[in-house]
Amino acid sequence: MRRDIFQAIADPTRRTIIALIALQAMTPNALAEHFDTTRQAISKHLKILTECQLISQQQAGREIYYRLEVSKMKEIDSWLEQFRKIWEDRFNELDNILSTTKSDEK
Amino acid sequence: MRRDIFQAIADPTRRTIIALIALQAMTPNALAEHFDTTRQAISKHLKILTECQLISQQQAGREIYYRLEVSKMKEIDSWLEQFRKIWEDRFNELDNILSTTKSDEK
DNA sequence: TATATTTGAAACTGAATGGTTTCATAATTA
DNA sequence: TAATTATGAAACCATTCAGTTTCAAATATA
Repeated sequence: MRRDIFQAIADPTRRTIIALIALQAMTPNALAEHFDTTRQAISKHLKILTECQLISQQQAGREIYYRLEVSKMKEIDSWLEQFRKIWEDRFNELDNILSTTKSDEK
Repeated sequence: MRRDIFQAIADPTRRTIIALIALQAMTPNALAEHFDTTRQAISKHLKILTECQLISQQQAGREIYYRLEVSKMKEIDSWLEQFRKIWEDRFNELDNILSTTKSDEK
């Protein structure tokens, strides 16, 4: 049971759930209507998303509203940061990394 | 066999591979030295990364240099774009999404 | 209070995943 | 040419994963 954000967003259903509740908090039942799977399957996805803190819940009577933890989404953004440097700084000269690596001349 | 970028970066070994070749193109053997697994396991990861075009290869004699396809990495960035709007625009007023959703008044 | 509704948990299942060992191929090097 | 080196592919295995069906609990409604 790994269970980090990257594993969480690997599943397309979970990515859709994330996109849906990003717009507004939703209950499991309401979410399930957007999919072909059972409500229980959605419930399991919500559990996984909760475990890695990508979403949080708020009880309202017998309903539970799930909403996105935007701050956690930023962790993906942070991981991308290291590559953003590359695709910005080295964008033009990138194609010859291989040759410089191999010969190591300069 | 799904095989999209999100599934590709779900595995921690693959994320490390990506980080390594982001700095400089590398051969499977050179990469394998950074891990506790066999060279063949790394080879399989490289195959997956290649299939979703996150990396590309360039033959040099009997060696094969793998390098990161930075452009493909940007697709993750693009996906994050929709949430970036939220965490920038709605950052301060976000906490009451639930209540506005439920009553739908306003 | 009896019934509906909303939800999560448990047990099970088939498919996918990540790893290993073994083997084949192609390019160097002795 | 023979041996070594770099690599990918195939067969196999244990574990994880996403889904289902069934069940229990808690809240709301008649």
